[in-house]
Amino acid sequence: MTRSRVVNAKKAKAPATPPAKRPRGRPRSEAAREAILGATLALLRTAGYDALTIEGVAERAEVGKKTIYRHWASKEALIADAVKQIVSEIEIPDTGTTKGDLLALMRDAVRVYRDPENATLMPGLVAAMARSERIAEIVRSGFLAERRRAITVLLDRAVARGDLQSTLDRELALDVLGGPLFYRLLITGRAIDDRLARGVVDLMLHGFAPHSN
Amino acid sequence: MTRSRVVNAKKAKAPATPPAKRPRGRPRSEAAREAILGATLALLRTAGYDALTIEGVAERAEVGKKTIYRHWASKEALIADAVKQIVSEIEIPDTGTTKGDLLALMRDAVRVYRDPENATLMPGLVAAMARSERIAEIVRSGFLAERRRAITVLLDRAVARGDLQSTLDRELALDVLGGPLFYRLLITGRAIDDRLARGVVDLMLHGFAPHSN
Amino acid sequence: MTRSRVVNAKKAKAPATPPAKRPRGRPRSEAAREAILGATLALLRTAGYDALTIEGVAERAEVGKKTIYRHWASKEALIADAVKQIVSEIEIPDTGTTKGDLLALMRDAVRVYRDPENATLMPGLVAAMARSERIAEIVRSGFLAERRRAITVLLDRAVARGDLQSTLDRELALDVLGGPLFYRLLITGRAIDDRLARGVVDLMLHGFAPHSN
Amino acid sequence: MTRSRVVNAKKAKAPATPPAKRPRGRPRSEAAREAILGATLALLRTAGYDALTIEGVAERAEVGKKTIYRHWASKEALIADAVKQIVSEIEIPDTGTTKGDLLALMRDAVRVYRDPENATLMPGLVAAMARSERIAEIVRSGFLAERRRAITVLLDRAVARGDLQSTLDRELALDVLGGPLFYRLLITGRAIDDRLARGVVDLMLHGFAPHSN
DNA sequence: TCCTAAGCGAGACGGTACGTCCAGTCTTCGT
DNA sequence: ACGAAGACTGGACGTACCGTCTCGCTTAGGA
Repeated sequence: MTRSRVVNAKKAKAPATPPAKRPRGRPRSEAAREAILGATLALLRTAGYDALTIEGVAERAEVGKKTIYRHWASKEALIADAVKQIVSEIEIPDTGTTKGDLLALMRDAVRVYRDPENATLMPGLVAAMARSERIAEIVRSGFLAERRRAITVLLDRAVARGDLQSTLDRELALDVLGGPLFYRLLITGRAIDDRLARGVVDLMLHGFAPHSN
Repeated sequence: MTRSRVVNAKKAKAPATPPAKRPRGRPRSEAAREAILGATLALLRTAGYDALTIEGVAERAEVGKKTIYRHWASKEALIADAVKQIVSEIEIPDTGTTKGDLLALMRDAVRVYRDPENATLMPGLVAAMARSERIAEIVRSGFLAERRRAITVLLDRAVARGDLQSTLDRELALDVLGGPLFYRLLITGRAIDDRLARGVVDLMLHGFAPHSN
Repeated sequence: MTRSRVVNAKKAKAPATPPAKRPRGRPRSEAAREAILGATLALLRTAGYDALTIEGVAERAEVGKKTIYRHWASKEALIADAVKQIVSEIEIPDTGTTKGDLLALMRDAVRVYRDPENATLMPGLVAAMARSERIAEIVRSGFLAERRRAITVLLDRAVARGDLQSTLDRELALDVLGGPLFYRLLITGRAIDDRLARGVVDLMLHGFAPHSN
Repeated sequence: MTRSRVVNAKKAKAPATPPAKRPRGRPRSEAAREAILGATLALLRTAGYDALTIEGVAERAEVGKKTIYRHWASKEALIADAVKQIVSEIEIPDTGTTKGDLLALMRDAVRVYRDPENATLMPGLVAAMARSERIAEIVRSGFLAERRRAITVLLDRAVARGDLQSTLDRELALDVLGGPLFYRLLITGRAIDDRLARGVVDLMLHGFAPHSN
């Protein structure tokens, strides 16, 4: 089954040091970095974007403010980086049919954005995007790029199968698959559910079906 | 031609309480109220949501801070009220054809959200929605309700004409018409143009065409 | 026995201007005036000079702020007027001996400034004098002038009796009788008691005794 | 000649706590402290007590308001500390005669309190004392304690010489030397001059002369 | 008897300062 | 040679009063 997993963006970076190794004279920079990102995410989720203060992060992470600013240039950069931590790594579905593939993809997205934890995070994230092109770019390349890539593969496959028009406007297709979901999430506040997933997929298949019907 | 007009939301001030409602003391200044709302909007448009400070509003409106807090309980409430001032009143297009009607509607929306003045305002507004359910509600009932109404009329007309399915999911149709536009505006940052309008309308007409086509 | 009494300074309200001075409109309310003065004194005594706000007076007196400013030009003027209300009217003692007279006078003063009610009032009053020459003048002519007069009479009598030098520096004698008391009250904070009264009187009698003693 | 000098009250910073008292983090800036005290004194002298605002001090000292509140708990505490800066360090006169000594001391006091700069400061200071026991205490221990010490020495010397009674009430003597001066400064507003100094000293010498005259 | 001017309680007005909170920077000490 | 702790400047926050300005309502004298 198709799965998006919330993964820790931590790179392999040091799987070592389980056997009681006290870093006497050496910095524990990576530990601080992770504590800060963790505290940032935790506060974003519990208190919301507005209540997120650098001082709060520093206190929760048991870290000096300067250490935060040593790693990130601004509050925005920190948030941007923290958000990267919850990138959805999208597995490209392969169910054998175009409809099955698209439905799997949409259902996965529905699942992600229904998760209360992400639902709490998203509005703040959008606020951050609204005020920082930098964060916007990070979200786009982090949150969305994977999804774009997956959709593109699916669309190519669908066109190859003759299920969709060869002249398909990829950009529009992306917006139609993603737009309604975010529209509900951010603007209308209506339910994000399976009915939405099915509706969008059906619309795609019918609306972008090859002309020579 | 279809037009959205910025209208003043000032209303008849509640005719609902006839029984003896005379507050004592000097009445609140409508002039101050308007100056504050005007300053708020001006600053929202020029400087953005983050740069909007109560002190800035007070200075620009030549008003004491206390007066602002006397009229509105919070910054959010002020912004919410200011936003009410720029409700779009949507005229329902009637071109004779379903495609013409939908295209007129979408093109109007494209025009509105391409307007640099609104483009500057919108991200801040979304940020405000993200952090205040109150503002979100106002935006939904103000900005969007008119649009919903217009779309509903058009869809009914299209179904009556036999251009769309009678079983059409209205909610989905609304999201498909609006979602891609906001998705580009808030998330992907891609161009909002006539191509988008045409693409969405064509998709609707093909994808929601009656089954026995 | 010698007595200082707190008297109401209310006077006959100037019968001096009979020639055609009748202001039009509603006359100013004497009740309001008295309520304001009463509230002012009460607040001065309980809360102190700093906690005395015009708004507080208005609330306590159940009066509009404008009414206060209609009667007095400033906060200082109000306080000045309120202070007039508690003028000490000093009775000149006549015990038959200079020592008895001076002692009676000093003991009366000691009694007055030990009274907790006056003790609460005085520091604020001094604060008011410190910042308003107007109030200072009122205090001087109200609180102190009576006392000066009494002392002058006693000194004259003492000189006539031959108990004090005929070349006595009256001004200095006044300061010596009053200074130590206020010095303790305002600066050193030490006890104002009978020992002080006796000490000062003895000092006077010995220090200002006729030279050919 | 006897001199009072304005000295910096900076002290050895409490040698009383030897057991390991090193606070973590950046230590408080002595430069900021001094800038704040300097600005406070300057404003006290030029603008007066009432015109002294924390914001004004912060601006003049080029310091954040928070820094002021970090160093002093209140406006009063700040003023109290600022006043300490102009402590008069009294040199004990030694002219060879009791009269010469006392006269030197009184003339020094007269000189200090005639100085227009101090005269401007004093009323505000008294106002501050009136409203804050804390300030009162600081003034007593700063402004006055030195003076008390000097007077005590002089009185002891005078008693030893047989110029004053051995049973002299020291407390009363202190009040008689200081009271008239402050009485004029704060209450009667009369001139503080050499005549006052001479009068008080003569009174002391005669009034407190040994009994067996 | 009505008219009209001024005073009344109430409270909003433009301002100034308050004392607090964070942002982002800088400084010290301990490990 | 870091890193925690925390002080630094700066600026907005929301509150308290200042002295002024309406409101709708007395309260009186003069028309």
